[in-house]
Amino acid sequence: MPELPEVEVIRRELEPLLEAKVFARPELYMPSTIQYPDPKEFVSSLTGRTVKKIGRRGKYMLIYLDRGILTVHLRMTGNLFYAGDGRAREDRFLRLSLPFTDGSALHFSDMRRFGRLWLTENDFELQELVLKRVGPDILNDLCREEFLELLGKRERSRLKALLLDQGFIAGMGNIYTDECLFRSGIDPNRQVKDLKEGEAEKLYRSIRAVLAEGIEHGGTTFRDYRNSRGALGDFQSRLAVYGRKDEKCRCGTPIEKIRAAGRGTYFCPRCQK
DNA sequence: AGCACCACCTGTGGGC
DNA sequence: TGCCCACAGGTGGTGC
Repeated sequence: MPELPEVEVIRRELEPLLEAKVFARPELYMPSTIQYPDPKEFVSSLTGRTVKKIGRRGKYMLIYLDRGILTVHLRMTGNLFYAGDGRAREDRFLRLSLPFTDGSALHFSDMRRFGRLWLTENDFELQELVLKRVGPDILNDLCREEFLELLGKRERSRLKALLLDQGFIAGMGNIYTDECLFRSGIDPNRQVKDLKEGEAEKLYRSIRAVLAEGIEHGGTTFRDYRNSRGALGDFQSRLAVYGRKDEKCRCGTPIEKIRAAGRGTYFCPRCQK
């Protein structure tokens, strides 16, 4: 479900709300949501720790504590809800509750049960157990030159697959990748080695622009995404190609849907070559 | 290297 | 109306 903009929207909402709060004892309704350590240790270790700040790497939300880091990945349908009064709304998909000592709480809901949390003790553990195969965050950790240099190492990759590869750059998902390739005028199945003069730069600018706009508009709610207050995103109304099969592109050509990199892929065959 | 396919889950929408 | 199948903002593993 959520890609970089949706995670960033939630991060921005939660940071001021959670700063300096102290975790009380977590409630695990579905213990397998905890990827590391084992659920029992997760509960005892998190209890009593204080939130310092909230970071993000790609789609991973990193809640830095006075000791260690609590990581959350929402995968397809995960949602984080903040409740000032601590009470979770009626929700059959509630997987865990993280109450704070002041009576407020953070709740994790996830229909498809793919979402995961980790509690690591330091930056080394975080890197080894969570972020080992995650590349640089495309918004915060990568300038144009670095992006072009990384591209040069992946000459034979097709653009759609490469942008979705979190080990290459972290944060792009299926919706924003299609939007970004449309803005760049690049066919999703083109290979890096066939990019023409200026296209790589255009791609970088498009990535930055589409992610920034996604954040500005509160993320994209195509189906399940909600922010930490339960509200919908707004960017879906501005999507140029994603989800618009057979609708007319602004050039008048019907948008096509194909399968690329194993994912439903929308593009304009006239604007994207 | 890079890619296609499957698995993990539950729900929804389209075709018949 | 109801059944069945394909598909869904992600990722990790396998095998070619």
